[in-house]
Amino acid sequence: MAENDIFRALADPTRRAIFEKLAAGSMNASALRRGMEISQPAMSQHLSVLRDAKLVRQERQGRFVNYEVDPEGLTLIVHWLAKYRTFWPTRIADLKVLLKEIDQ
Amino acid sequence: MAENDIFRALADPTRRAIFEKLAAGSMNASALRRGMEISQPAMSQHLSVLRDAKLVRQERQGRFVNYEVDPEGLTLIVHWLAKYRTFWPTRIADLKVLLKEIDQ
DNA sequence: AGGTTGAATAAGTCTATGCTTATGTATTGA
DNA sequence: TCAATACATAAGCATAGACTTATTCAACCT
Repeated sequence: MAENDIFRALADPTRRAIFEKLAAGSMNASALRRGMEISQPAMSQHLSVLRDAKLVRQERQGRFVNYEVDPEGLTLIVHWLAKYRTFWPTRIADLKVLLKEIDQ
Repeated sequence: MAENDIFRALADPTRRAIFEKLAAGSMNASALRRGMEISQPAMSQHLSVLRDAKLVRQERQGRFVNYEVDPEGLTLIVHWLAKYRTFWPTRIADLKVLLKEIDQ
């Protein structure tokens, strides 16, 4: 199930860190490892999980494989969240308010 | 970390099912079990994880403990998601569009 | 072709986690 | 006060998952 893949993927702090790094800018697997104390196979495995969850997507560029955020995964979360919007505090029930809040 | 608790809590399909059930209406632990083929201790443990993640909250009512959705957890996810809104497809970048979409 | 580099896969290990059974704790009511 | 009911906790087990080392695959370069 897609939901399952997504939440399981995000359940790991290392994977969230990888995702966050990619959100700041696409890069290849080696670049992602810099400053992260993680082995090459571990990174590869994490990227595989994120890819299955549609949180990232890849594109081979010669010897390198470039990774970037895949909007599809985020969309799935947005939809999951929207199901429960009746429980959102009124302060953020209108996302425009939230976005303004975040922008500051 | 709060984010960690939330995503780990939601990584389990049984817990998401429990959460969804509570979103449809508050109820006590026994009521939650109905139709769910889950032991009493397992339910209690799941509820404990959801509570730690601030996804549900409880209130003792005599012998029963009533559970309900805690908006705080959802708010945390909304904020997490908002960080990556630049990647949302333009179709749902404005939540008003999304909510209309979901309402139908 | 052969060596080098970037990345994926295989196989094994160790820990986290979701379950179980058993027991403990609260609250109610006879 | 004692039994029954609702729930929580303890302890143990079995599987999932995050790592490791070793190897393979793929693209580049000389």
